[in-house]
Amino acid sequence: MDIEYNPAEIEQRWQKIWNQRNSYGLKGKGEKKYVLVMFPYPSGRIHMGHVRNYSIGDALARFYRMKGYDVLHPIGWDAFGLPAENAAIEHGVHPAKWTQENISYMKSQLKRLGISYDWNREVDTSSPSYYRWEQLFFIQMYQKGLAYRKIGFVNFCERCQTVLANEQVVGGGCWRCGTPITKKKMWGWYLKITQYAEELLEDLEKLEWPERVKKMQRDWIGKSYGAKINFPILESGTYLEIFTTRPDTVFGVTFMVLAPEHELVSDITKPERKKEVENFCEKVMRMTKEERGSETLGVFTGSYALNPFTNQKVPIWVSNYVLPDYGTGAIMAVPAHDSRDFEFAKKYGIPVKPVIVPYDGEHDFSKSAFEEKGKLVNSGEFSGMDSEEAKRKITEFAKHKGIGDFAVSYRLRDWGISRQRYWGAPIPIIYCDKCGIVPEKTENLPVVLPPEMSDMQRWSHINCPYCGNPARRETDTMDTFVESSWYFLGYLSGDLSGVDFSKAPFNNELVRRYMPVDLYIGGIEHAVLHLLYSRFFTKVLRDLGYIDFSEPFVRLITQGMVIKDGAKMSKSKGNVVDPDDVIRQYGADTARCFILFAAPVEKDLDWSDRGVNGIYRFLRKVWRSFGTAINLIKSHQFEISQENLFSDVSEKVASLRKVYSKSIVSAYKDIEELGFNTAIARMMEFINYFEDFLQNNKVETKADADCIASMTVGFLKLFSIFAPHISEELYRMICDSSGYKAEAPISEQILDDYERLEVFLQEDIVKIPVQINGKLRGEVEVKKDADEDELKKAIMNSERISKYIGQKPIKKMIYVKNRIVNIIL
RNA sequence: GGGUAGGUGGCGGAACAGGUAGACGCAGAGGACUUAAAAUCCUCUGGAGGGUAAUACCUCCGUGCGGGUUCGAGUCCCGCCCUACCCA
Repeated sequence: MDIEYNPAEIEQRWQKIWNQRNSYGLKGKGEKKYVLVMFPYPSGRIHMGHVRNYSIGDALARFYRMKGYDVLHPIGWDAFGLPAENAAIEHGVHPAKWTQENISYMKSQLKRLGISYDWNREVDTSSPSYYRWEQLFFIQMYQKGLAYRKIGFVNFCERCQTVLANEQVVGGGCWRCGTPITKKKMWGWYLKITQYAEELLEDLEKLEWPERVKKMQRDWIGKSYGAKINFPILESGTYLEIFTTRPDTVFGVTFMVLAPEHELVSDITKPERKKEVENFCEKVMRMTKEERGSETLGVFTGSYALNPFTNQKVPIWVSNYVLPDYGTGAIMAVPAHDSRDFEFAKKYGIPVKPVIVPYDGEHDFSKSAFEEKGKLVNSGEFSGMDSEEAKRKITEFAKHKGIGDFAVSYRLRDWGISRQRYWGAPIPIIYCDKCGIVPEKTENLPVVLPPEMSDMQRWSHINCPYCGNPARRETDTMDTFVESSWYFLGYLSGDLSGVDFSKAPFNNELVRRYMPVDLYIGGIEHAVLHLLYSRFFTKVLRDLGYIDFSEPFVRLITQGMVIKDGAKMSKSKGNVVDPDDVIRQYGADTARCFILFAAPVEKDLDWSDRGVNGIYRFLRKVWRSFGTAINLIKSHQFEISQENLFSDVSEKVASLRKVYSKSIVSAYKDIEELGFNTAIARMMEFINYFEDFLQNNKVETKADADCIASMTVGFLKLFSIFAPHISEELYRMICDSSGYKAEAPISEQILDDYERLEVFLQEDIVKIPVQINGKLRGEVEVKKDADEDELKKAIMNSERISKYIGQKPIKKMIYVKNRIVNIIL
C-alpha cells in the first residue's frame, strides 16, 4: 500500500458516510453525556476561536461516545443581533437573508471540520418557531411579576442606538462596539433576576466551574452585609434611606450624598440652588461611565439631614461618585473612615470627624481616611467598643428605635431586556387605551416580526385582542441573551430523531434524560453575561413548572484565546488565520490536532504556521507507517481483536507492545483529564518508535501480525478522537487487507480497554537514580522492589558512583522504593 | 488599590502526590538520499568550563528575584518583582 495521504479526498468521503449512517444521532438508551459548546453568532465565517472551541468539544464528545455513552452533541445559531441590521443598512440586504446566508456558509465550514454534531438537532433562534416559546416564557414571567416595565436611567449606546444591560457595559463602553455609554431616561422591560440573587450566589457552590468564573459571578452579584438607616430631612417631613456596610462609623457622618439620579434630588433642592443642581445632574448623566469615575464633583442641595444618632445637622450634597444602582443610591458620608468621602470632604471643605481609632498606634486624619477596623471614640454610649461589635449594636439600636435595620445589599440589578432594534424577538406586549398594558394572547403567538424594518410603525398598529379597539404593539425586541438563555433546552425539543418546535419548547422526556449539560465548553468572556442569565432562566423555568433542576451546566470548561504574534486575532491587527485556508492546505484533521496539541485547553494558544506544518508531518508519518505496517502483515491473514495483544509474541514485538502500552495508556489517562496536548505527544512517541520498528524488522508469525494489527487499531480508535478522518481511512485499509470485515466505522465503535495494557508496564528491573548528598551521581539497576542492602551492593559495585563515597561512612540513606535513593555522607 | 491565573531552553510547552528538570513539537546546526529541489531519514541542540587526535567523558551553574523548610524544592512556606485577565 503506498497511496499518498490526501486529506481533501478522505475527509469529504468520511463526512458523507457519517452523515448517511447518522453516526452521531441520539441512541436514547444507556448512560448519557451532554457535551455542549457555546453556539455561534452567524457573523459570516468561522474563526479560529470557534475551531478551538469545537475541536475541544468534539474530542470530548467522541471520547465519551466511544466509551459507550449516549452523547448529545448539538449545534445551532444565536441568530438575532445587531450586525445583521448593520449589514442591512450598509448593503441593503435584509437581516434575515444576511443571517441565513451566513448560517449556510458557516454550516458548510463546520461540516468540513468533521465535528460529530447531530445535525438533526440544529436550532436557529431567529426562527419564529423558536422565539414563539420565548414569548410565551416572557408572558408567563410577566404574569408572575418576574417581567415588568419601568422608567429609569439606562445605559445607552449612541452608536448601536440601543439600551444595554449593566452586564453589557464593559469598561464603561458598549460590549459590542466599545462606544462609551451614556445615561438615558427611558421606559423599558426588565426581568427580575434580583429575586434570584441569593440562589444564584448559593448555587455556585454546587458547580464544577473554574474558580475564577465563580468568583466573577460572586462579585457581580456583590452581596454585602450592613444596615439601612433613615436620616430625617429637615423641613421636609420625609427621610433619606441609606445603606452602609459601616454602621459603626455613623457618629462620624458629616454630610450626605445623593446620586444625581436619586428621586429625591429635585424635591429637596432649595429653590436658590435649583439651577446649579439641575445643571450638575444633567452634566453628570451625560457623562460616560469612565468620565463619571474619573473626577469627584459635587453640589450642595441647600437641604440638611439630621443624624439620628448625634442629632447633628448635616448638609445633603449631590455627587457623581455615588452610584444610583448600588444600595439606595444615597450614602451617609464619613470622611474620616472612607477614602472617597475623605477626598470629597477635603475638596469642599467639609469637616472630618474621627470616630474610630486603631487598636494600637495613631492615625493622621488630616492626611487620609482610616478604613480599617478599630475602637470607637466620640460615639456616645458606643465609645470604647470594637468595630465589629459596634456594627451590630448600632444597627440593633436603630432597629429598636424604628429608624433602621440590618440589611443585605446586592450589586446585581434587574436585567433590562428592551432593545430598540428590529432584528430580535418581539416583546409580546400590547398597549391598549382600554385594557392597559396587556400581553398578547398565547394562542396568537408567535408575534412575528414585520417583514421589513421600515414597517415597524405600521406593524405596531393593531386591534387589541381583548377588546378589539385600536391598540399598539411594543416595538422593542428582546436582548439576544434571552435566546441564548435556554437554547440548550431547545436542542431537546422534538424527539430522538430531531428537533421540532411545533408543539413545545422542549420535550420533557428528553430534558429529563439529557439535562443538565455535563460539559459546557466556551470562552471566558461569557463568565458573567450568558452564564449568569442562563442560570437565572433555568431557575425561572423551574419555578414556572417546566423543569425540575436548578442549574443548567454542571461542569464548565473555559478555553483560552487563540492568539498570533502576541495578540488576539483581529482584522485590525491583520493577524487573522482563516480556518478555510488551513483546511484547504492541510485538512481538518491537521487543523484540529494542531489546535489541541499547541497548548493546554485553558491557556491561550499561540498560532504557529510552522507548528501546523509539524502536525501535518506527524499525520503523514502515521499514514506512512501504517501503510508499511499493512504491507508487513497482510500476508499473514491477521485478525483484529484486543485479545491478540495479550498472546505470546516475539521479543521485538513485545518491546514494541511495551512502548505502545506505555504511550497509549498515558494518552488515554491524559484525555480523561483534558490533557489533549500531552495525549497527542504520547501518541507521537509511539509513532516514532513504531516507524523505527517497521524499518528494522520483519513480521514472521501470525501472532506477531495479529498483535501489530490490533495495536494499530487500538491506536486508531484513540486517535480518532482528535483526527477522525485519517483514523477511519486507515482503519478501513487495515480491515480491507485482511479477512476481517469492519462492522462499523471506527467512530461508532467502543474504545479498547486500554487499562488492561498496564500489565506490560510491570518492570522486573528498575533503574534507580543515585544521589550523593543530594546531587545526582548516576543510576544503578536493581530488581524491582529491591531492599536497601541489595541497592547498597549495586551502588558499591558501580565504580562511577562509589568513587564519590570512597572511604567515608554513610550517615544516612533515604531510599524511596523503585524511585530514587539519596546517600548522605 | 483588590482579586485570580501565571513567570521553566531561541519558541510553544512537559514534569503523577516534594524524588533523574526540559517529554512532545517548532526553529537551528551537521549529515544521508537526489543531477537538483521538494519530501523523507539520521545525529546534535539549556548555559559555562574542562577533557580527548576525535568520540567518550568530567565539573559547575540553571525553572522571575531574595530567604526558609527538607536527605532532596520547578513543585511547600515567607517577602519582593513582573505579565495577563477580572473588579474598582
